Amino acid sequence: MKKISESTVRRLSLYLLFLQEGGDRGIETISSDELAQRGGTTSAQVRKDLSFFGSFGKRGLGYSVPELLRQIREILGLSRTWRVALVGAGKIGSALFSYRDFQRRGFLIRAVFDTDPEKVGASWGDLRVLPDEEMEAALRGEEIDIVIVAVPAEAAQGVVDRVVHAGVRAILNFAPIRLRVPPSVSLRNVDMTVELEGLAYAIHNR
Amino acid sequence: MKKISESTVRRLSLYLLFLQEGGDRGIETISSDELAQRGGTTSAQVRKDLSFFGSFGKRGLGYSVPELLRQIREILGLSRTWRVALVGAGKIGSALFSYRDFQRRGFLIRAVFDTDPEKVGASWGDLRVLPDEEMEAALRGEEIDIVIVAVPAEAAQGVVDRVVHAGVRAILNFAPIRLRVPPSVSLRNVDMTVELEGLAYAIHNR
DNA sequence: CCTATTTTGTGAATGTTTTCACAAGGAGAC
DNA sequence: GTCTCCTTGTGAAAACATTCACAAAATAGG
Repeated sequence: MKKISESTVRRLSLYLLFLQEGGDRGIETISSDELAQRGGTTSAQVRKDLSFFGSFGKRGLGYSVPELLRQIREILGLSRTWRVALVGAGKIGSALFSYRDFQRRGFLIRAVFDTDPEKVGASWGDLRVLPDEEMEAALRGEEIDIVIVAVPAEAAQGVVDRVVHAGVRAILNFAPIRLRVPPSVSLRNVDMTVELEGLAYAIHNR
Repeated sequence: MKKISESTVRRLSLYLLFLQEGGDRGIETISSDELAQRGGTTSAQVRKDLSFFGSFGKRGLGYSVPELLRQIREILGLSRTWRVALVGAGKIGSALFSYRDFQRRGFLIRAVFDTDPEKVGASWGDLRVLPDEEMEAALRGEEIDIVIVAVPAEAAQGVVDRVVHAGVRAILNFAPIRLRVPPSVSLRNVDMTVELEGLAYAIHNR
């Protein structure tokens, strides 16, 4: 399969969002132009993005909402559920845990870890916060696909090394640090400080 | 001034992170290559990024850490502090409020708003959660530069319209929705679902 | 002072992503 | 069936971003 750019994948996620919304409101059909307007891009971009994976539209009509929903879900790998573990039961971890949209999209948090004895053992939903030492065993036992790292920056690389060693291939990192992972592991960073600084730059240079 | 790409600005933020770390450890000088390795990029990229703003290095030697720190802070507009307001006092809002790195980088949260009567009036640090209705007045009164939106998706566009109308020029959005803002307003999105879906795509297509 | 070594700054080359523009497919009216 | 609208799918062009490659500057060691 051809190499698909990260921007294209991001936009597919966005299209999915609008399609779901539209589907809920019973809209049957949508044009590349409508999708584009909602996503702040152009109709040509939408069509090009989709064209990497096939031709899902009907000329003169647009795209069938349920059909395109199904196709994009399939492309992104969302027709199955994904088993997620959360490392770090602090404020951010807790906010992520109760973030309903994860579940709605098929990302199920199956394990939570922390080092703090105060937190270990606490009930989170139908889970209990597990101690750090049980991480490797639980990652394998629960067949975790994706790990979310929500620990302080100093601890993040250590956690990631262990997680990678335990066979996990995808990591979402919230710690403000650039992690090293082998090329076989996918890593995404959510760095709120970088975003704020981008805004500061934008205001400052005007 | 020439148009600088978003990726360049993001990388500057990253360089800043490493420089701060290096500065704390008393390192005096750093080469583009060292900076590149830590940031997962190339030395040419580092030099090109910096060259948009001036020439800060010494040939044969590299960059002075304190000097480059000062320069990048100046470029990004971080030599002043920024006044931030938080709309939405839920789980995410609360996690962001206690996120120490914001303050450390000069982003000071000066106001928090919510619609929920249970939350309004609560003490958050040295602030009180203000009711929604006081938002416009407080944004102006506190001279807020940047607003962080941490409300449910359905409420986000309404909040943003009011915030923009009150004169705020920069918004960081955590709601999983694409907001419409006039071109004079800078908007960044942090969408955790998009990141997770990107990871799902990566695992799925391997 | 001269040579060897290091590392910057930057045009030019290459690679990637977005936009353009239009032929071709499909639906509906009559 | 033919004509008129629409809107897709896609090569080609344009815009944008990264990498290459090397002259120029600075230092260190004799």
